[in-house]
Amino acid sequence: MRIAFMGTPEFAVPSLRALVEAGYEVAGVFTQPDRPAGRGKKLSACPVKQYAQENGLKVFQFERLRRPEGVEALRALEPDMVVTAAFGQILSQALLDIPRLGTVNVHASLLPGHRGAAPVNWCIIAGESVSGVTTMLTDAGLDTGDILLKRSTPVGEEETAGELTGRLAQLGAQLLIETIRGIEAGSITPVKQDEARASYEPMLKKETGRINFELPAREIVNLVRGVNPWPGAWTGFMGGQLKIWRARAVEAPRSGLPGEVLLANAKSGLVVACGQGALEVIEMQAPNARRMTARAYLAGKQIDEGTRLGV
RNA sequence: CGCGGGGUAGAGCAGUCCGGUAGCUCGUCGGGCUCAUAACCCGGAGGUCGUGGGUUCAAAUCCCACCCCCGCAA
Repeated sequence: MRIAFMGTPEFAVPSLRALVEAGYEVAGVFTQPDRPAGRGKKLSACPVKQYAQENGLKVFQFERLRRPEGVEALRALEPDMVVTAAFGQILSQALLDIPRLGTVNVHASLLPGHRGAAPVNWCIIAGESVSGVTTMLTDAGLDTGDILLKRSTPVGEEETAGELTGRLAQLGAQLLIETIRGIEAGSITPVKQDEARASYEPMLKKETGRINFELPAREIVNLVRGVNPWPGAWTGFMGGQLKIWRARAVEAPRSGLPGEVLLANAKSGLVVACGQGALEVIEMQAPNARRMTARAYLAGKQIDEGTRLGV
């Protein structure tokens, strides 16, 4: 079984590793091109590329794989199957036609819910208590292919998107191997997705993390969890962004306008009024600073009670 | 050469411009007070001021070099 693997971020690494360790022949690994990143904007390799290089796998990086050069490169590998996991590019029909056994995608949600590039984040933002992974036969649509296998997992009350993504990456890798074995054995019947129950959400933007204090505290907590570690939940503060990394919903000690600081001292912490209830900020990050607990911040700097955040 | 902030007690900060006794809040330890509390009062411990060099009677502070951390942007 010759497999061509396509993936880019951390989420895809366990799946690639599972293929290698299960003894499948990984003929080539496709990732997004290196991008300038970090301070000093050095070019840096994505996690999948790093893993591939450490394991002596052939790496391909096309700006647009669906262009003729990319299609030719894939065809030349003569893969029996293509496996994708958070690759970041949409595959054209020409690409999908190449592998004899089709293209299998590992998606971090229970399809048909949460199609799109950021399924884990939106699942948590929505406050759902169950998540999971799905393997599907990729078609020309966006996460619309027939479902092969699914596996669910409960979402922790305080679990962040980053944490859940890590768990789903492992779960996805297991499910991928099961799926391939099932395909080889002919024991899996692809099932069409129920379009009536499908949902799609966009990629996250910096702006997605902006906190609207008119919402109930509970929903804001879900946002804080759902955009951690990227882009992070934030609100306007002192001409910059106050990032909120960890928070919990509490009863408001008194009434106040949405975004109003109700309590702010090293003893009682930082509590902000919301549309419903109040938000206790546990861990935060002031403009230009490192992240720290709200109490630690307040031990050194003052925030006046009554200050309005996010205006 | 992408832009910028920072390294001072266990934590978070002030002090640096203008050199002269090491300071604040929190924590911690001991004592006191209270029916009680994240309360309050009193007292104590705890610091090679990132590293190396230079200037000076004297450097956290001025000069030079280096190390490390972080924000923006991607």
